[in-house]
Amino acid sequence: MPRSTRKPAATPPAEKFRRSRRDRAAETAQDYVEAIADLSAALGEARVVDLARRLGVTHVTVNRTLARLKKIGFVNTLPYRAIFLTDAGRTLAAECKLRHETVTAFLRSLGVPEKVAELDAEGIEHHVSPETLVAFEKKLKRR
Amino acid sequence: MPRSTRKPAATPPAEKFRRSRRDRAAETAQDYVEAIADLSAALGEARVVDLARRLGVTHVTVNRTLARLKKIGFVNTLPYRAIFLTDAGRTLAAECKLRHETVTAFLRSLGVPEKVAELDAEGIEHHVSPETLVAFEKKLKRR
DNA sequence: CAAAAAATGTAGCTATAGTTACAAATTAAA
DNA sequence: TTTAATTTGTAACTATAGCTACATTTTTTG
Repeated sequence: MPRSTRKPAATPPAEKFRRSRRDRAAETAQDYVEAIADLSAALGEARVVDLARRLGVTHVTVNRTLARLKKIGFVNTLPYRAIFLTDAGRTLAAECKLRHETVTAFLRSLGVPEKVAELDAEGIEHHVSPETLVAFEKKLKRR
Repeated sequence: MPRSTRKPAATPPAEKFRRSRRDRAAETAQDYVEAIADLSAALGEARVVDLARRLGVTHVTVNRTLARLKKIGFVNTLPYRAIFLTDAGRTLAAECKLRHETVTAFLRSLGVPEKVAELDAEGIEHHVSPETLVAFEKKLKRR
């Protein structure tokens, strides 16, 4: 088809894709701080090996990601020492945990099997806006 | 804390993180085939510039991603020509479109504003398992 | 306390996805 | 039909996130 014959492209819904992509960078950070918070609560401290096991990656990947998180200001690390969250990291972890639990509970309330709800929530939670989260919460209360 | 004193790490929930990550590779593919299908329907053909506009990236990124999709067998391309979906690509696009619409409709049914539902769906849809999708559909019917 | 084991760190590779800058081809217009 | 505009392609860079292989440090154990 000759280009001149074509209708002009519709208004591009590019923004939503941009957001979706932008989110990706933050997802890893969220998974990490949440894991660090959990491990700290459960074991008293979070270590590279534990994180690696939990996240299903090698300790090398954990190491490099921690370097990034440190740069962004979410964690404090010292060579060969345990990993600690900064205040910002703790705040983020708490937010994530709450959201994660809400999403999981909501899915379960729809009849989604426990295990599947857990799996899906892990992916979904990162894309749930505050508005949608509130909608989930409302729905959960009204039962 | 000495390492020996620590409780052994709990059973690692690594699988869900692995899946969440694995999904990422497929997300882009899905966004692209969906966009190509839409543009083909609306304009008669999908072109690099249109895709770039729609997805909010440069034409260079589109180009490289198309090369990957071609290798995987979702699209056919010829230099300086429009982009076409293979049968596999069309099938994937149809699946994605259906799922996207279900997710969007479901969010709207919860009272999430149209615009937000659109935005959230774009991220969420990629993480909705068949089971959860069925749960969404059921909920939609029962109103 | 010395040796072995475990944990952590570093070097260097891959893949994906984004970018700008520039080149080549196609389409549209003068 | 030649020129200008648009589109497409390529080169070369960045960032994130995964990996294996190997080095170093710390911890445990004999």
